Amino acid sequence: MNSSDLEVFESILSKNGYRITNARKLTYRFLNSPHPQSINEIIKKAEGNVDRVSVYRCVELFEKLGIVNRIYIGWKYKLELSETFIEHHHHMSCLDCGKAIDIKDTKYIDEFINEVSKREGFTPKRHTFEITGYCNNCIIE
Amino acid sequence: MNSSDLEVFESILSKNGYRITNARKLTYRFLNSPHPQSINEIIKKAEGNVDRVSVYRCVELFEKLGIVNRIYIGWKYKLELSETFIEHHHHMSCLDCGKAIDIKDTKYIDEFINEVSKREGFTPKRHTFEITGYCNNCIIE
DNA sequence: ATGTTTATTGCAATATTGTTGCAATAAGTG
DNA sequence: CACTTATTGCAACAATATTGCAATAAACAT
Repeated sequence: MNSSDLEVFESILSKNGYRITNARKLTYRFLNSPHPQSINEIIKKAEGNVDRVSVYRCVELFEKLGIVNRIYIGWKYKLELSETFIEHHHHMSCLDCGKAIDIKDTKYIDEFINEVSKREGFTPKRHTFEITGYCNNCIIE
Repeated sequence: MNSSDLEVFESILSKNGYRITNARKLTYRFLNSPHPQSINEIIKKAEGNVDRVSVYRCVELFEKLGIVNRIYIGWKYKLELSETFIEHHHHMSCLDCGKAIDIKDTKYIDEFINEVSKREGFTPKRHTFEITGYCNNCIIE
């Protein structure tokens, strides 16, 4: 019997000594989307149920616990559940329509990170890799 | 006879129909550093000579013209002159001391971008690739 | 050099985004 | 069920970014 993602989420909180609260459960739920979410999208969904400040605090905690990743698309960051919940991947984002195409083939990137880190005695923790440009619908020949 | 970087900078402005102004020249000068600069570092250097708002407007224009790139280190962005002025590279940034190690070997990344873009019919314009972690001085065994 | 045109600047005001302190509340524990 | 204390929501604040507009100065023609 597989434990659901929600159970995994709650167990991460518990194991680290944090309480399972309504604000945290809702913030997790609003983050749980096929597309990366901006903090304001989360705040909007939370309106009336979770305060702005609490959303910020939840997201901060989730980052610390490795539950969400911050990804930069263009100028702004968006939030996405981490590899614990969804397959590790990157994005190609269209500067025109905003569509984000997932890049699931991350082998090369991961190998390159290991190689270059070893060379410099660096211990990698996180990485960002985002391509921006134009998707096949939006490109002007 | 090689034209200097400043001349290249000014010709980019001219060619695109923008005027060569004091605010733009100074903002360019303050950006011209071996390390990525935060917008507030630029604004601080500009104090008394270029208004905050103008710095924002110059940076916005420079991004549009491909003169500067925005790179994300941890949570905040910094600004760095583009490949037109300095060699294309990426960074490994230490989460503890903030040191940024340049990654000049970008062949793999560039090839990967071309390959995956072709596969999806995507036309890449920009990309970000940043590793964060701990440098050899700051890592705790 | 000088005048003309109009992009650009600086200022003030405003909007957006993120943070802090603290009393009230509710999650976890026995 | 009661106790302890992490967590929340509110209000205030701080930091970051944007807009409108009159004053200024860059580019161009004369």
